Amino acid sequence: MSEPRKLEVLRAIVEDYVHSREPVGSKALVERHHLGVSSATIRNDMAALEDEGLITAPHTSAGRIPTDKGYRLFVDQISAVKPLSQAERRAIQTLLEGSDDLDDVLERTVRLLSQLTNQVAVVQYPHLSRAMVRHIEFVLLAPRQVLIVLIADTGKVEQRVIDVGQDLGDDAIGGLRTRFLKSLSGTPLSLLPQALPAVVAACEPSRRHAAQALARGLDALASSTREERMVMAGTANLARSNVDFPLSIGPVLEALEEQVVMLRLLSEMAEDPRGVTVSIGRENPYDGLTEASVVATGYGPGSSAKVGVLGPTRMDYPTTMAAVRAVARYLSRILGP
Amino acid sequence: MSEPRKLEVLRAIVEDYVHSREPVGSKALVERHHLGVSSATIRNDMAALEDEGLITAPHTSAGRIPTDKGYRLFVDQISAVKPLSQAERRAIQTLLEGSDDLDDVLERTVRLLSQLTNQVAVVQYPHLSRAMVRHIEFVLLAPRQVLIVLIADTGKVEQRVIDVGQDLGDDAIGGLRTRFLKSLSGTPLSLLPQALPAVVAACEPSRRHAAQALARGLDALASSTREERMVMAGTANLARSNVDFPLSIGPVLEALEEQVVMLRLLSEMAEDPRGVTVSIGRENPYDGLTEASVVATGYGPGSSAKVGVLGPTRMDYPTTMAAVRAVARYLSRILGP
DNA sequence: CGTTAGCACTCGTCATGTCTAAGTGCTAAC
DNA sequence: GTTAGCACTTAGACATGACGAGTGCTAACG
Repeated sequence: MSEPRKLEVLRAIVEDYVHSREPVGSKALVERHHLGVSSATIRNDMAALEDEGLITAPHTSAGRIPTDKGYRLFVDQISAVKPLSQAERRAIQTLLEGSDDLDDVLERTVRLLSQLTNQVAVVQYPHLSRAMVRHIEFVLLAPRQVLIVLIADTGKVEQRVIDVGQDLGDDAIGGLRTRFLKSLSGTPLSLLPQALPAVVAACEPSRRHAAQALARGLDALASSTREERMVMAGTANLARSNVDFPLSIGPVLEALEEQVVMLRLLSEMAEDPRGVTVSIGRENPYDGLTEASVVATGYGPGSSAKVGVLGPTRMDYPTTMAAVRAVARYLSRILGP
Repeated sequence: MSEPRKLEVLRAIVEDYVHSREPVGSKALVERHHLGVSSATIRNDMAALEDEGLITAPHTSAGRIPTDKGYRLFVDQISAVKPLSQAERRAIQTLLEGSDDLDDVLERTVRLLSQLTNQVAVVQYPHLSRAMVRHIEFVLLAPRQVLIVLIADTGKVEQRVIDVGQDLGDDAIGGLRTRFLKSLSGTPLSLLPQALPAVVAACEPSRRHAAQALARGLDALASSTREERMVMAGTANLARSNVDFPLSIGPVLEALEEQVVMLRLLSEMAEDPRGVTVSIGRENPYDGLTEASVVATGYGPGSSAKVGVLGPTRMDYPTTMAAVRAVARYLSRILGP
């Protein structure tokens, strides 16, 4: 019994099953793939694969389907990343060019990726850790209420309303604004927590309290951008692959709606040297996603932000991986160095 | 055959069917509701209701279920708006208080409403037509690229990056900013288009071109907030009521993802004097929603923005209507006068 | 020793048939 | 206008059996 052939059999099973959605038997295998042996031999191989936990039979006399572990082996060792078709490459290029607003780019990206893969696409907003303070604005909404706007040089804007705890006039808020802006302009967001106390200390004592509140607000803003947000598209594709989620797509939708879950999932996915990381079925930490797989990769500076696709474990991994990788590359290019 | 009793029968059918998901027959009706007549009489009434197109039988010997028209009559004439339970009122109050950031409020609102009704909740961002310019900021990202930030007094912030077509320095952009701000601060967003040309005209000729571009950008920002956006929650509830969408929830998810569709739908729903508008099944203009109903109402100043719930036609209208109405009221109160 | 052919055995699926409960529509009587 | 009674329709549940796909095992083969 040869090892290489066993792997070949596994590959064939995964491919056929992904294609047909039906358990695949030994006879069908030898017909569709020209392995030079008989079905009986394949049966022996399959029995071995089953012993190793790579495939399983839904019931006594049905074909075999891959287990999570089988998919894992397939992804890690067997599959070759498919190159995208020319049409797909062009689609990516045309769709993502001609727009420089970050929101807009990400929006288009998810739509494109979900169409390309026929699955749910997710894009995490880029980390701002490398971003720097471009501008800070304080706007008085009421005597004690201030709207803080933090603008990063990446074009990202965050705002929040806070209560400063003491009445302020336009002059006071203007003074504070100038002071904060002078000291912090150009500061990397990641260094904001260290830089803020000095600014507060330099303020006139009478405004110290407000300054403190503003500093807290800015800190929260900077870190809230670290908490990250995401955009999503293609949830309707879940419904079509209804069959693929034996239980129901409910839990999956819940996970997607609980953005926190998805964000944690994405950031926990370690970077793979081959460029695309895959998390399969029960490998997912979240209970609702035990029948789902996530294919993701980093993009942009430092590849810190993630872009990915979520679908049923029974998914066309090579194609999906290719699409994700390609989209991430274009995205990185567009978002600049 | 008495008219009032016929209506009573329709009411009973709707209520039972909503409750049980099963076609309801004449015998079950007389048992569960104490109409003082026999099942044979009810049968006559039901035949009449069927002739009028208010109910229908899925097959020869099954009970009846309401048609869209039947639900319509039920909603319009029969149902009484249920008061919310004390617990629900408290939930609304506690959940929506203690937050003044618009995004945050709306986010909480949809979650609450989706939990309250066990369906998909949708909230449209308030129109800014009545909002005024609180602040304008221009930030130079590159010599020709400017980030425009428009802050309204409602706390809403919109931003966009534009190309000004000529190189500008920090001084120039600062001067422009001051000029725009001076002239436009306090201007209602709706009047922005009229106010902008004057500002541009007042600029030094050398910066006229950039000013033009900035004005266009501001105009676009103000109107892009008019185009509206929406927040949504509870899509997972669709999966649970899977049974209620015979076809699939796919088209529904698509409609929800195509926010344009939902926004048009919401804004087309005329204001109902009773405070809540309902659009039932095939009444919906969008093909994917022929098996869905939308319950919506306006909120905020002028009741121009909409908040609503989407679910299967077979829905508990009285309760849903009550929840939507209550949430809209609290929302209006929180967002101020 | 790996490969193969053959065969008994296991199950899921499908078609078929039967039975039952639910429910209707109609008619005749009240 | 209401009711009782009855014949009729039908979906759904259940049992039955034939069929086919597929396996595992054993014995033979190179």
